[in-house]
Amino acid sequence: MFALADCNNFFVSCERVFRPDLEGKPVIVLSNNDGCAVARSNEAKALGIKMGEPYFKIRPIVEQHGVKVFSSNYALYGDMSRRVHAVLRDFAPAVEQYSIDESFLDLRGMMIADLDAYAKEISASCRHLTGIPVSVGIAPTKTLAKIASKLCKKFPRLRGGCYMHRPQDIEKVLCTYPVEDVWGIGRRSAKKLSAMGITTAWQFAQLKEYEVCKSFALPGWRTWKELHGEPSVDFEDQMEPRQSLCVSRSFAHELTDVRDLCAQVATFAESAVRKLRKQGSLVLEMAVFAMTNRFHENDPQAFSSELVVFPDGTDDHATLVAAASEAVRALFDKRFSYKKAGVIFTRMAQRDGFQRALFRDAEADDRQERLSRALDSLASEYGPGTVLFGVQGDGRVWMAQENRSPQYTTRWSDIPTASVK
DNA sequence: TCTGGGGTCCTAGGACCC
DNA sequence: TCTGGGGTCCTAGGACCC
Repeated sequence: MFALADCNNFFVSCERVFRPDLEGKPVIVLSNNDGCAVARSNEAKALGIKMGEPYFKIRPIVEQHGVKVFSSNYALYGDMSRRVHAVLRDFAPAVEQYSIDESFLDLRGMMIADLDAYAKEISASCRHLTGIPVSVGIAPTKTLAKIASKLCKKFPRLRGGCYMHRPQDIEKVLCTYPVEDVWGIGRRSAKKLSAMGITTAWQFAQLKEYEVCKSFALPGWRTWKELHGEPSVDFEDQMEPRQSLCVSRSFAHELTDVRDLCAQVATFAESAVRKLRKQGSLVLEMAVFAMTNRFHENDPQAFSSELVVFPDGTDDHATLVAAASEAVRALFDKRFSYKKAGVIFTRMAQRDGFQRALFRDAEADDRQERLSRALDSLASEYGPGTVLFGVQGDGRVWMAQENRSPQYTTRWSDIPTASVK
């Protein structure tokens, strides 16, 4: 059996832990730059606010019903996520953190007499120890566990825990479960299925195995088997190092000065290097991109990018910050106004065991490494942006964040921001 | 010009996830 | 006026190898 623990309306719940007065009231959390709604309390959902809806479109509802609005506070959400995960680790020998608000628990080999009670106990512990409400579904496969956890949200009398295993129960649930809500069935497949007259998970499960293979290939076949109770998605409890890494942001205002764009992108690169070094990797290839505002259809549009290669690999702050700002100078075109930019490390390798060039200047490398280590420790001790490269300007990223809550549980966030109205 | 039977690696694009 | 920011896996086709 597998369990899925899913935090309810996670970002909203994080805000409510420190604002208990907002319990029972409509609350939403916005994406970066206060762009669109990415988390909604049940009360906000009931008002018809949709996931991903732009803020300016829902503003009338917000004002009419006094919806409490928060800018996103990822430092807070990341920290609360760690706390929930720490609680979950006490309930199973192996836990896979699947996303910021979801974890799978591997219950195979555990002797638990009453799994339904166990699910409810996990949920109650998370609530008690972190303040976050969590829905826990237990089922024979990960895909079914996700469905079971959804039932907890729909039926409060389940008290946050649901064990779904008897075939007749699974059939009953799948018969009313929309196929597009099944984990692994995305928009495209749902559309294809709908054209075939298939709208429920149960109808999908009734397809012939060869038909599923033919029309939906390997991923579809796995989902089909999972719905039949046959585990087909691996349990991945040990974190592999990332294969790619991206730091990008939209800006509060469009940028037209190359120095401004350089400063922002240099700060993205600096943040990316800290992430890279934390996982012990080197970059072999970096893409730097900048783009115009795609919603301003009448303005001239551009998506420019520059690829920089490091055949010998690097994890050096100065090298990458300099390369990123040079790339910006190369791609910048004064005819355009840039709304969004970022750096992507598109090829990476583990530092340990990486074969470096034979004739490199080892002494210079060593000096650079000591500088990078000093920058790492300054950032972790005093916060990112304490010490900057000149090209970074004041080291702040220009974002609109009118309603960010305090950093209740951490000292700082990953990228310092300059709030712009 | 035609001719066999294997392989690997890389890339772009699609589909999916949160 | 105002529209987020990350990731992974799979597949097909091309280029190349013997």
